[in-house]
Amino acid sequence: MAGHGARGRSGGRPTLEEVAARAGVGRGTVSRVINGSPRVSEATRAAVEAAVAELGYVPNTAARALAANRTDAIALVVPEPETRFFAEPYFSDMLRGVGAALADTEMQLLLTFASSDRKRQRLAQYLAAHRVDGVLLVSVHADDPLPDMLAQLDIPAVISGPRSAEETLTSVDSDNYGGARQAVEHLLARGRRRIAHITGRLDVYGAQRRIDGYRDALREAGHEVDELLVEPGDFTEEGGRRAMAALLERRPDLDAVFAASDVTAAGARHALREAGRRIPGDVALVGYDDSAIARHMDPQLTSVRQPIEEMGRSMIDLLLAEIADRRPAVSRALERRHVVLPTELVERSSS
Amino acid sequence: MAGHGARGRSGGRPTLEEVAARAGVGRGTVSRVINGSPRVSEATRAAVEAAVAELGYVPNTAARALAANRTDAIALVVPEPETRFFAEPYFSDMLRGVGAALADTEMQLLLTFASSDRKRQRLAQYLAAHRVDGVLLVSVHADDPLPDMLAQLDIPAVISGPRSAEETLTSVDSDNYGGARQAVEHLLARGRRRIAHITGRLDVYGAQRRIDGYRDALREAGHEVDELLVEPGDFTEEGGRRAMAALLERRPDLDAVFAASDVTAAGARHALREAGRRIPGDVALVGYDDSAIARHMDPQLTSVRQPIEEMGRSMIDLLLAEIADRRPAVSRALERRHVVLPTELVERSSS
DNA sequence: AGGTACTGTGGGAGCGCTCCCACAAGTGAT
DNA sequence: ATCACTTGTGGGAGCGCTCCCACAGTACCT
Repeated sequence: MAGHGARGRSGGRPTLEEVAARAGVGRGTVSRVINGSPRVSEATRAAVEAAVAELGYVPNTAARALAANRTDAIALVVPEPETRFFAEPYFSDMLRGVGAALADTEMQLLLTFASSDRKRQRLAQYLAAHRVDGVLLVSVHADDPLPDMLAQLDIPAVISGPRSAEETLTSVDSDNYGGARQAVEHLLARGRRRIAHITGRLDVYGAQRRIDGYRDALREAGHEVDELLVEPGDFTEEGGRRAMAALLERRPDLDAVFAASDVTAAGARHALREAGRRIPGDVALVGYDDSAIARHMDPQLTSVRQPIEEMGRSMIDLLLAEIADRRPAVSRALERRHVVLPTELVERSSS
Repeated sequence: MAGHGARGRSGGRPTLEEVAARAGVGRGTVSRVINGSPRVSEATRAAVEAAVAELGYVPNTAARALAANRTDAIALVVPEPETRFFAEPYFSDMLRGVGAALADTEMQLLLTFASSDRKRQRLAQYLAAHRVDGVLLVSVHADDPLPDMLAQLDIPAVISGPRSAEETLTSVDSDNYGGARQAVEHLLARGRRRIAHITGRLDVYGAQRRIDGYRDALREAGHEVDELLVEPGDFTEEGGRRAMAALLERRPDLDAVFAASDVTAAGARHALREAGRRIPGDVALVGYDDSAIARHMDPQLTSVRQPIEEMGRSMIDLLLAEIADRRPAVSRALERRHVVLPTELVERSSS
């Protein structure tokens, strides 16, 4: 019956105004204290902080967002189907790094998938509505319009894998080229000579860089690159299986495989088993990502570790910096940054 | 030098007011159209919609949140360390279901970890700030204060695994009891008699229900329950390994193991291997979750499938319903709902 | 005719904050 | 004493929306 009055008059959460009254100061001063402005005397600050504590005041985010035109939220945009997002540990690790870096901040993380067209549509709306202060783009394909859209809307963004060598967005990446070289050099050092490569999706720049690393490592060791030993995959298990089967058909005498991802390697392993090849006896296998799969595989998989968690952290750092020092677009192009983090080969029993 | 005027005067995004002017109607009418109110004539609606399209109008979320006191966002709260969140496919699947259900909505998803005390603190702030309209709680332990906090703040919430049989929050769960029974009955049907159980964390209600199912299945089949065959685990691989070692020590003659999770089963597998037991020859193994691990294990793991994705969907449905029909707290206790979804045994070669 | 009800509409008030101008008070140079 | 800053502070205006009251118009009773 009661029915409670209209829109939570008093009795609801305390407002800035109430804190101000309690502390015996003006609204502006409380706002300054809340936002850590230096232009407040010690005594006043203490008084306000006491009032805040007593009242259990928490600023209203919506009001702040409206008045200040910022949201204190960033979005992690994944242009892949959710399925892949979770299937590949890459994303989880990334998310972990992002989460860790964000924990020191007031920023909230929005997780957004842009897989279907409808979702993309809605994403565009969110971005247009400036519902977030910045965007983290993960695993974007070369032809994706998303980055340009962000640029147009003038929303700070950081991309995890640059789309090309001329990436215009701030980017963070691991050393795909170097990682691939490490893998191939390792196989060469183990005495393997006919080393195949199952690539990642060819429209992913990182996959291209891994191919480059693979080729250069072979060449610099004085070997010719046999293009029949290179088979395109797509980072999936099924793709790895298919590619491996194709390779075995073409080059039955191959003695090693460098797969562009652990998941791909898992697929390759199946195909190798079916073909009766032993690992690493007949064929050595090296993956990429050093994910949980690598440790669970039988035999355990040698793999190239990317510091993905660190990449997540880096992305946040860069994004927050971009958000912090928004300035005329003109001068910004000059300070684009591209961070590349080193990889590491984790040797296990598959090679 | 330009400097652009003050706070994005005009030239920025169009506002409600501008749409109204363009359509030749009042602000209220535009608002009604935007929010799908039925009290608008067809002609007016069309005019407004045209204006919206022409101007590319997108409502300002912050303003709406401030005025209407809602956020159109919900939080998925995970009181586990991020590590576990990603290690266990349970969460990924859940998140997928949640994402899918949310895709039909205007709601945004916030992913929040409440692992450390500091994060909990911040989470409490968010909730207090009513930054979300509702909360999804995943895998909460029996003694967690979070649910009560939510109740106190009067924030709609749905919990994934009820904390006890008397759960007060709306909950969604899979049939842990039934799933465990399926597993044990399957092992019995396969002729196994000394069936061990590695439990989950004992402070998780679902783990208790699985133990109940295990016991009842044995009893109803006319077997006594040998408590030495029950060893507590904690859903982790390491826990599974330890538990398995303990079981082998106590009951070297056991011929089957029902593990409370696939990850646990993976640990058990290692311990069994080390002890020289063959799977399923010497010991049959059944897991729980039917995660990717189950398919990748060698031998492939028989496992109880929970419709986790569906659970995610259900949670969203229930939560949205709760958010939609907010009403005096008194009358609400009566309509709490507890959804339980069926499990399914997926037979593979480990049993 | 006058009442009563409903439909569609305009626009004031107000959500809780930030921004910024105004101004008091203090400090030092002239 | 005057001017010119600097420092700390109060409070008006306004962010873009929703809510709701007021009211014109129409329809259907008495």
